[in-house]
Amino acid sequence: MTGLREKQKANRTGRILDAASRLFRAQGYDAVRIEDIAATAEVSAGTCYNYFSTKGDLLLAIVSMEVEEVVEAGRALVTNPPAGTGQALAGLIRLYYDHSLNYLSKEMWRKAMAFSIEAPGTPFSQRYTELDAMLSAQVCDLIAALQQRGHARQDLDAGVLGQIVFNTLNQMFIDFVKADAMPLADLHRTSDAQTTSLAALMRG
Amino acid sequence: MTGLREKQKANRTGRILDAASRLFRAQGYDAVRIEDIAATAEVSAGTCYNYFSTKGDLLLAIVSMEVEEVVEAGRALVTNPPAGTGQALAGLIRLYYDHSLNYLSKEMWRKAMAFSIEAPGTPFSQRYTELDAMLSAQVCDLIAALQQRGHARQDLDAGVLGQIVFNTLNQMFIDFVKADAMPLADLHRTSDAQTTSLAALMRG
DNA sequence: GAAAAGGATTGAGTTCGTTCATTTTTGAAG
DNA sequence: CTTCAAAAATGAACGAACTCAATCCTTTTC
Repeated sequence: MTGLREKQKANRTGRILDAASRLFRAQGYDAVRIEDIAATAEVSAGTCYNYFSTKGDLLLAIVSMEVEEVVEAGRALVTNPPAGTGQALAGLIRLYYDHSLNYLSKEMWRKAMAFSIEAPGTPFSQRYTELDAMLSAQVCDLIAALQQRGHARQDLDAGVLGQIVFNTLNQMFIDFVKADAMPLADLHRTSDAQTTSLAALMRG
Repeated sequence: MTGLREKQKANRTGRILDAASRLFRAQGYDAVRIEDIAATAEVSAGTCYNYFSTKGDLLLAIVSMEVEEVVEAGRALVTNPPAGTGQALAGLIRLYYDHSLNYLSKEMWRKAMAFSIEAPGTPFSQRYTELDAMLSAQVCDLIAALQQRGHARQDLDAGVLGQIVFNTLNQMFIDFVKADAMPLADLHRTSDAQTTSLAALMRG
């Protein structure tokens, strides 16, 4: 019977994630010390490092959970896309963007993206990169679906196009989180402009 | 007569930049302490903070100088582009990529990009963002030049297309510096594939 | 059930980026 | 030349992320 240790481990992981998530949101990533997280989770600082390799990786674990939700939500939209190239793409992108600030602040996004570039080898950095690839693949799938329905040129490579669209929306999102004062509406506006251009290109 | 103070300031700035640049390259960003830089530059640690707001900003100052060179080199190519859409674009991109590892290690690029996302408000972070915009504008200019020469469809918006191309090459560069083992040749290969696709799209 | 073995927790200690009160240097005024 | 004000340099002190040797719990073995 090897259950107690496992259960405690899962329980502690959950408590640490929960504590960090709430504290980061409430006080900001930089303002929160590992000791604060440890105290809230009722463990010691050292224990946090048994579960997460660095403070940044702990943040990426939280962000990854959020991105997982977005991937899940996107699946539905891709399997049953609204008609029209512009509509469909804009809808998927809006889904991504609108989820982004539900549980995470701009500061958290900045730190998370920064950390995933700076330390690409940590466990949750790799996970985050994977999830990004899934989002990119999702855009590709949507474009392929649009092609099948005759809403987009058939002769274009959906894989290449999808990556292009994803890169663009990703870069706009980076610009968005870099500008603390920029409201979500502005992101929508610039995104819609680019999306309609791309959609026009895709229709040929 | 207010010359000595200015001269010493410029001299110190140069010594700090030079020391940091050499040490970062030789030992890696993380391995170098501010005190090491200060000692090499023959100033105190505190003085480094009179000239650069943080260690990361000091790195971005160095990286920015490198990017400035690339912008300069790109100007020549854009004003006199080689014939053919694919050739021209590929040439400019190759110029960017090949300069990248001359004076900077992958680790330095990772840290620099991470810092510019994480702390977008510091002086050299803003400078770096500006320079990125210049590179993006350069790609736009090249595309516009190609359109004028009849090598690209006239009905496409060069500004939008340029940003798309820049986002794509930028993202590929991020993937490149994130993978320490990836050789420059691989970056060229993936880049060429995407570029030819995009060039085909641009020709219509 | 006792006890040995292995794993996990702990918190004091180390390191390094950053700050700031103090001291030193520079430029201008008398 | 002396004095004064302002600017810059200094390095000791601080704070927080991270490490690690010692300790404490589980699990397994007999």
